[in-house]
Amino acid sequence: MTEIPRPGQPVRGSKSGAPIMALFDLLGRRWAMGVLWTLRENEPSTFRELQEKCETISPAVLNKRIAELREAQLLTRSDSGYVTTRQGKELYDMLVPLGSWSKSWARLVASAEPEA
Amino acid sequence: MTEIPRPGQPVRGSKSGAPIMALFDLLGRRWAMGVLWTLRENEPSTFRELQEKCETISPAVLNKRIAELREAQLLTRSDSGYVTTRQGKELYDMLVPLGSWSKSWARLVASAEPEA
DNA sequence: CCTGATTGCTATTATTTCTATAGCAAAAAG
DNA sequence: CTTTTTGCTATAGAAATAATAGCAATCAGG
Repeated sequence: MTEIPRPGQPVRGSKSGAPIMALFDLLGRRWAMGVLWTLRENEPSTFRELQEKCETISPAVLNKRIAELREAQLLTRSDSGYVTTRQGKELYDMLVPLGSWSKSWARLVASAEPEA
Repeated sequence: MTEIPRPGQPVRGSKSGAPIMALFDLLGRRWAMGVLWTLRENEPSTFRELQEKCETISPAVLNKRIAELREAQLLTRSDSGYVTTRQGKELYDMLVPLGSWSKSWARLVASAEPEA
C-alpha cells in the first residue's frame, strides 16, 4: 500500500533505478519536501501539530507522505511524536541552502514578471 | 495556462507564500527536478532529445514542466535547444550533493528493507 | 469509573494531475 | 516538391490529491 521508489528498481527518470532519480521520485510528490522541512523545524511533532504547521495539507496526504518518508527512513515515530532520522536530518541539511537561495529567486521572479 | 507557484502568493505549505515553500511547490511536481537535472547534464537539448533522456516522460508533461521552469526562469530556449539559465545552474549545483548522498541512501534502503 | 477532549488517522467524493499514445503543423533536409 | 524531424497538442483513462466528515483509541480530569 505504501510504495516508495526503490533505488535499483525502475523509477521515474530511470529504468535502472538511479539513486538520484529514485530520490527525485520520492521527493517529487506533493508535500514531500515540505513535510520533511516542516518536521525538522518543529520536531517532535504530533500528527495534528505537523498538519497545522503545514497549513493546508489534508490528513490523507500527510498520512501517506509520512508513511513514505518513514519507509525511506527519513523520519520515524518516537514517544513524543514524529521526528526526523539521521538521514532525514542529513537530507534536510542539504535542502537548507535552497532556503536562502529561494529568497533571491523570489526577488527575481517578482521583479521580472509583474504579469498576472 | 501555465501557473507557477509565486513567492508572495499563497502556495502549498504557506498561505503567505514563503519562498522555500513556493520553490518546493514548483519542484514538487512530477519530473520537475528530473527535467532540470537531465537538461543540465545534456544541454543544449531539443525537446525530443530531452524527452529521450528522461526515458519515460510523456510529451504533455515535459511540455508543461518546461513551461513552468521557463517561467520560473530556470531554463530557457536558445537557438541550439533548451538550456538552463544562470539560476537553473545555481539550483542544479545545489542539487548535486543530493546525487552523491542518494547513493548511500540507496544502500541503506536496500539493505534495511529486503521486503517486497 | 465516567465524561469530555485530543489524537491519529480512515472514508468518501470531487478535482486535478499524470500517463500513454496518436498525430498534426511547421521547419529542415534532400 | 517529398520526406524527415521537431515541437508540440489532443484525447482518454488511470492515478494522485484536495476537502471534509467522522470514528476508534487514548488521555485528563473529576
